[in-house]
Amino acid sequence: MPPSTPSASNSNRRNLAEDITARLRREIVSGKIKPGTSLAEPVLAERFGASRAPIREALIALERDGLVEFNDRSRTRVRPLTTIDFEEICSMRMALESMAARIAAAQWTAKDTLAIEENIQRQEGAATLGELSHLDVEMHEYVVRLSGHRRLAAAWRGIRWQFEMCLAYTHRLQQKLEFEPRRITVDSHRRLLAALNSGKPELAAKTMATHIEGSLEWSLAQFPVEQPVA
Amino acid sequence: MPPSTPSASNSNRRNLAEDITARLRREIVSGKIKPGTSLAEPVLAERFGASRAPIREALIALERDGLVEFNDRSRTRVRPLTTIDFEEICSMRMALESMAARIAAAQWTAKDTLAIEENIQRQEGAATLGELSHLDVEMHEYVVRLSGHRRLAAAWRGIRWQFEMCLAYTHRLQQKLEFEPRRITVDSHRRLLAALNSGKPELAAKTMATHIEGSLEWSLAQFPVEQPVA
DNA sequence: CCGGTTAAAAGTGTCGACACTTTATTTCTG
DNA sequence: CAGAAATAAAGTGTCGACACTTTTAACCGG
Repeated sequence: MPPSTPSASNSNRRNLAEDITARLRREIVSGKIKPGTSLAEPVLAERFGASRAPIREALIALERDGLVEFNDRSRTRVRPLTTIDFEEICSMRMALESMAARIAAAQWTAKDTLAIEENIQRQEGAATLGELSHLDVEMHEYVVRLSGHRRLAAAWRGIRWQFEMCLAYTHRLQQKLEFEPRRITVDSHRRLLAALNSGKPELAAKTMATHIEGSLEWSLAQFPVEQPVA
Repeated sequence: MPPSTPSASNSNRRNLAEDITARLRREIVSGKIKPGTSLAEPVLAERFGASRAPIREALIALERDGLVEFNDRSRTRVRPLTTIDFEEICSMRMALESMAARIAAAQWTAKDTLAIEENIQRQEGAATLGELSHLDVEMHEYVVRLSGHRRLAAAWRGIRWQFEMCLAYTHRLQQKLEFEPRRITVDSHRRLLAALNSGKPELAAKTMATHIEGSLEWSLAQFPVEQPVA
């Protein structure tokens, strides 16, 4: 019973496991699969028309992303994120990305300024909050990558999707892209770019930390008190 | 053909994969399996008297620990660590652990002082460099754990074994426990404890960073220029 | 109608098998 | 004897099966 793939497109990567990982990740991050939902291997196997082996690998990968968790008896469920989790994620971002900014600023070139400038311009034209956030994350990823610090990048990847999951959640609460958020985001990014391009690593680090803290304040305000979703 | 287990003790965890992970990890960290060594699933499977399934999981776990790496064709080999890797590891430790120290200091109690005090005393009685390092790592882990920051702890775990691998490597170069290293380590740890207990989070963070930087300088000196081992 | 007992269902851990790909070896051929 | 082609060996990706454990559901006596 080969690929029945009841869902989306079937990208022909030569790795079923990675493919499934990506698909499940999308659904979890977007909230299509709700936090707390249990993910049983045989069920997923049938759903994806695959055997349990690649499913198992996908679940392990998702656990690594912090999107699912295993209980004592190895049962898997989508990890519910609380306000505390959100704060943890943001504080990690501050630590990791300000470090990345410090390193990146020390080797910043005109090419990098161009790339970020272009990203910011697209931010100004973003139609939805989701689009804006996507560009936001993309820009931060750029800095992390530029740092060339593999372990830093690895740690960052370890929280990246959790962060996007939080974003998607807040977006569901406030769907429409108001004037305010975009203005604030874009301004903050311009300041950040200036700092990265200033040739002053410490300033870049500091500015990055402030930038992230700012977005935290804003998002945290519309976060529920405890479990976002059961 | 059940457990022939040609190696060490057979701890009866209820999870073969974890068991194999732990055993392989020990051998890699200690240098018994040299960097660059290729790790083929069927070979390991036979060696551990297991099927490929748990072996595969173990390799994935070790990749997560940064101890092995997969190439484009999914072949696995023990990750060779260079001086650059060592620097990356140390800079990550500085970032993560100074953050952990800041958080831990804010909630430090007499109980914690006691625990660390006891650890330091054991350091003074350490007979070998390996023993001293083990206590060292244990102490740092304590701080990370006390921080209660799960993502910070996760990131720390992501470099922990790589660090121990570096340590084991330098120890092979300088086997005997000189007077100097111990005195320096212990003194530095006492200063660190004082900072953690000072009620000043910023001081604790700073002291932690300095402490780690100090040990880096010392270790780096006896690191080879490039690939520690092929 | 409830708590407890038993039976069915669902789930995980591990195994061995097979197809296909990559790597190593052997065998030709000029 | 070198180099290319053919062949063998080794390795990974995925599958389906089975044993054992945990959950869930059914059943029963009070």
